[in-house]
Amino acid sequence: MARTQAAIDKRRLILDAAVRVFASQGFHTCRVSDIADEARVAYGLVYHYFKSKDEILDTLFLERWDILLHAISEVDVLDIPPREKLQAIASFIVESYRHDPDLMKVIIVEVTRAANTFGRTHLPQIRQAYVQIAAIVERAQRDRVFRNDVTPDFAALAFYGAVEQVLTGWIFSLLPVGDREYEDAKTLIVETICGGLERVEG
Amino acid sequence: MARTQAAIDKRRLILDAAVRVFASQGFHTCRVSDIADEARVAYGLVYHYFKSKDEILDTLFLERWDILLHAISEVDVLDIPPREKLQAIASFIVESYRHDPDLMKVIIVEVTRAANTFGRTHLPQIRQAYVQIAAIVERAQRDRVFRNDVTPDFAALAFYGAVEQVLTGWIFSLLPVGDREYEDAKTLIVETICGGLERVEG
DNA sequence: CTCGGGATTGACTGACCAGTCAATCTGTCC
DNA sequence: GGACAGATTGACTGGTCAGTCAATCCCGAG
Repeated sequence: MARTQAAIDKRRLILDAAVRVFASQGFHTCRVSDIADEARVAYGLVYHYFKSKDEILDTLFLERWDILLHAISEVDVLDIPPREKLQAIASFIVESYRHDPDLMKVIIVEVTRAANTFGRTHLPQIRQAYVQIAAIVERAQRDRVFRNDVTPDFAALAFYGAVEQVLTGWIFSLLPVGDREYEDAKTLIVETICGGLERVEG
Repeated sequence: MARTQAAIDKRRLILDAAVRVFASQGFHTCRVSDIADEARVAYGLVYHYFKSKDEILDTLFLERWDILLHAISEVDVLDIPPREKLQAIASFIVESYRHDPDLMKVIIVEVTRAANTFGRTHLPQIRQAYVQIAAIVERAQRDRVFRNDVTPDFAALAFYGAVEQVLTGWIFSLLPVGDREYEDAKTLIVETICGGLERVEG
């Protein structure tokens, strides 16, 4: 068991090193030897734990996306207003970024937004998130809390698109970063999408 | 002059072929010889007109993005309500996609959303679009038409993010495509961002 | 007609790097 | 203590392609 544990740790070591390398150099630009070096491990060991370079990124993405999908599911069954559900989802994603910006950068830049390469491979997983968000919107429409002239699919895309664009803004320094900004963002994203930018008279 | 004209045409021929190849295979996946074949031109001729493979994509992006920036500028000086300005911008982008989906796919997938590779190179250009949209929002806030608790930068990102996500939805068949859908999208994006998803009582 | 220069050709090269593999090490179990 | 299995090593290979270049073509000017 101690042996197996050591193996799991090495595997994790490589995954963590890969996150750092992918985040700083990009998946396509880096070499597998960069990952091995970063993990302080021999080149060949990477191939002992992973079938290919791709499999490393796949693993990182699937691990994390699974957690996201579970989080959305849990939010969905809570008995709170739809706006608060969306707020909880936005908060979860923002917290994920605060907790591990490199990992979120890799997932967004190399998978979610890389629709032509890894994004295509994982389209079903990514779509699943949209579907779950759309379900929340649909329920809100049935309960007459949300207007029903915007289709749920469309609303889900707009909501997720706004969240992802804000993270991208942080990742590439288009937007100021900091604890205050993270907290504000959680509210502002939902305010924008649910409440709208226009002032309401009265 | 006839000679020069022919050269311009060949250059255009190669650019157009590149759009088709990039759109169907992706920039990184395709070979320069694929572009030459698609253009029915010898391999070496591509390097007669372009310094590198990168320069082809750069040219395609800059050509088109320049048109977008000009379009936003023109909308900005019109004397119409802010919602209509945003609507005009959304319409312009949607029309660009309707007119040449392959080109817009390439620009979005390979540049705008490829923040780690070409997106980084063209960050200033991309940012310029956000800045111009943010200026529209800022003016709307000063005129007390938009609420002022959402920063203009943030609003611009959310708006652009929603538009881009919808295009991405079309590109990867996450959203139904068609003339009707394009027309609806122009309104719905703006409705969502300006009006908000929530029903307004009264 | 012929000469000059841009247009066009495609074979070739040099670099790069993912993935392989045979050798070596190390902890564990009997 | 020895022998087995998994862990670890890093040199090497095979394939891929971006970019080069010397040769050829062809048009227009004089």
